[in-house]
Amino acid sequence: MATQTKISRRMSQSAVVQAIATYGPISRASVSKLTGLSKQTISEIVGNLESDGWVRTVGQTEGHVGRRAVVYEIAPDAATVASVDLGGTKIRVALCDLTGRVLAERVEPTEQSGGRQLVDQVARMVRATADDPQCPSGELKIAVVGVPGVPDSRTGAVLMAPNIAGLDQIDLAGTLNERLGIDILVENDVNLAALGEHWMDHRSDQDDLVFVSVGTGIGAGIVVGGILLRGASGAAGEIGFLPFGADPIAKESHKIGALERVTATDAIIGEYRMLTGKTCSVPAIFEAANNGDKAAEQTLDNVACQIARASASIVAVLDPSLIVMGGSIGARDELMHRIRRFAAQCYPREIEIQPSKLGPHAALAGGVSIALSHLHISLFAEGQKGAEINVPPPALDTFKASMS
Amino acid sequence: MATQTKISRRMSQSAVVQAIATYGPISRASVSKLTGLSKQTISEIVGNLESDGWVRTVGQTEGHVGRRAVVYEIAPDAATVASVDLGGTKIRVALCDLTGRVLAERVEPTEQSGGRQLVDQVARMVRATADDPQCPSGELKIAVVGVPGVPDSRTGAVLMAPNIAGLDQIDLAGTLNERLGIDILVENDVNLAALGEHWMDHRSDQDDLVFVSVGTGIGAGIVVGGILLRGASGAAGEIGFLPFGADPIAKESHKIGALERVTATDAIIGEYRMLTGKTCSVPAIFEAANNGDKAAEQTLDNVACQIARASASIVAVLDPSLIVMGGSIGARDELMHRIRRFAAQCYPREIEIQPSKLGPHAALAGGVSIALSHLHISLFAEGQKGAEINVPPPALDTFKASMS
DNA sequence: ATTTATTCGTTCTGTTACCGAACTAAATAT
DNA sequence: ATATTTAGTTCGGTAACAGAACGAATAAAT
Repeated sequence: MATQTKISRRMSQSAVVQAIATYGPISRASVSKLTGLSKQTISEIVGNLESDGWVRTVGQTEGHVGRRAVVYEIAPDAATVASVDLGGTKIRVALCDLTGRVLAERVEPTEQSGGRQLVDQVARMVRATADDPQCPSGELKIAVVGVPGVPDSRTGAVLMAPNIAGLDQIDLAGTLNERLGIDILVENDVNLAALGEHWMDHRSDQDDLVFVSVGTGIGAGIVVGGILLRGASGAAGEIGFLPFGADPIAKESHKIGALERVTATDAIIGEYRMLTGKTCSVPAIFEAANNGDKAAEQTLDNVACQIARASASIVAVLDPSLIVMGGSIGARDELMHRIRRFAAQCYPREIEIQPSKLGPHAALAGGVSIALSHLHISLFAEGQKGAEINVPPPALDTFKASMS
Repeated sequence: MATQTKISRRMSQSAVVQAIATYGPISRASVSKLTGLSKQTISEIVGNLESDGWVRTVGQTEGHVGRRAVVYEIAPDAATVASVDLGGTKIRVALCDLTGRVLAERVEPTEQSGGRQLVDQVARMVRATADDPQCPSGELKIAVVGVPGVPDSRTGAVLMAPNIAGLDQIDLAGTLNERLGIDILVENDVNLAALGEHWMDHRSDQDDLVFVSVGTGIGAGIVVGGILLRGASGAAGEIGFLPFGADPIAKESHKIGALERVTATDAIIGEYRMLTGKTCSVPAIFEAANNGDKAAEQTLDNVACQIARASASIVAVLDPSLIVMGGSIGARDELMHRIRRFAAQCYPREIEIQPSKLGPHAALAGGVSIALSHLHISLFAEGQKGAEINVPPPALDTFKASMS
């Protein structure tokens, strides 16, 4: 890998890597046809990639007239990437190879003292996962950390993260970079979940997707044109502030958001308590609704109606091809079918609403997708605009089976 | 302009054109510094561009030590583009040179019989404007047509356009292409207005903008990452269907949209009639409000409150850097200050809301911007991904002064 | 007035990337 | 055994680009 190759070699190298990653195992002659580059150029480029360890031969073509061809694929063990899901109660780390296959995973309770000790824990977990002797792997090149807050790109701090302590004064990416000596990217976890669902669903850049997470709060991650939509002040997807549900003018709605006041955990518990005088957990309320409890059903109807309006609002503004429901509450079947029913009532066309396919692993998958994307672009395109590489995802069931 | 130059020459040529278009008049030595390309390469490329007629010399540098340099700029008369605003009552055509300066403009009443006769009228107007002997100009290369409906990219037809007749069975772009022998692009007029405001405001790709048009209807054009956001079914920006204002479940709201039922022309007239028993035109209602008529003020308050909620919804989903109000109703000052007041009440952060700077010419400006963008990309980048060229806009006051 | 410094622009030479044409190599079809 | 097909390599040539050097044209210093 030269220090700074010419534009033309960067573009053609990217095209070759894209063809091998997408269609591998594949012969050089086929790559030549796919990319439009000459056979001799392909042989030159693939030869370089092979001697550098990025691709490997895996056999020969069979079943056709003419000479057998040597076929190449991306060498999975050429490098590894890490994805971290930093939550209020747990930290998950997944280590993946160059093709997105999960090599190792690790879960620990979150260090509650927060701050530097929390950062130390993350660094230690990533290092331990990468160095696991039970799992020989390529060199770790990059890690993506998902956080339940808003990363401040100027300072590196994580803001508005009530679930984790002490990261609002620490440059998380910078510190981890020093500790681990690799590239670090920090991103909001709902945004990563949106990317994860988009990637694992093989969606193209034209298939915009919105991931709506409903749990202790409500928020959305938005993928437009294949990339995250963040907004002017990082507030894209803050649908808790849509002006309906509770009164948007009320003081409380300026703090928490009108919609969030009527759709998240506390709202469900409060709504049920108002109807029954009893205080129950959200799972108990869902259970009661399944058992025919009228108040519980009413509660879920009210919540679903507001989420349906949020969905209609998202569609009226964005018209995405899919809305994915996730979060501890959002993807529950009892809620999903109510949301669909109410959405059909308040929007004149059908809104495609599906539950998350990745469940609690969506953010990890999103982290893997952008880690691989950044790594490929860094290695083969060398940052060249117009030479971006789309890394195909691993099989969904294989990915999920690798998670505890 | 060779038929198919190499990638490297396309990228460097685009970089050179971008530098000259952005900073011209400029010397070759300065272009070399800006682009990082060697002086000899710059001389080669600029020499080609000059002999092909795309750039011209306009004098020499002055006021510095060392040799005088020859300075180059884009040759304005090298080509022209046309922008058409096809409305229900009027058709406007603007002819612009390669730098966006308006050379000629033409307005005619819309041919009410619609269909092929309407298409003929457009073709005739474009041809007449381009061939005006009072205005010698470069060869017309491309035209953009803004329509008050939804262009169907598969069939070329214009759908959902109640104001203009007979275009739902005609391939508008295809027919105009045959008639005029140039490239034709068709786009929704509100979308073009959004692009026009974005372009003339020198906004960068990171400055997302939403243009909200309120007139006989309400709708939005959305510019994200410097390009139009259309959505999966072309319904992005259909904010008339936001689920508040009127009851979104009502049958009428499925046809017209809950928000549109309470914010557009008919709604204002109907609201005022309900309060007073009198039927007045919208201008008369605005006049009455200015004269202290309580019912008129109440009417405007109600409308503004709903538009403010729409603005809050847009911000909760997209977080754009600016919302531009346009349309015959949307940009009125009486309404604007009310919208801002109500927006501040129902959204916890400040929403940047400004009136349209281009007024009724926004769609024409948007058409010019994408015509120039497409032309530059076609001529100099030859469609090469990564080599896109941002054409700087002409001065706003000059542009507007050129319009009748 | 002359010399020195600065900046612009051209010429010369060499490298990289790429490809058409031709040819060799390895398989199936006739 | 020969012809056809497909993969892969070799040879020679072009396009694009840049380092180095140098001539050209100016202002500033002597």
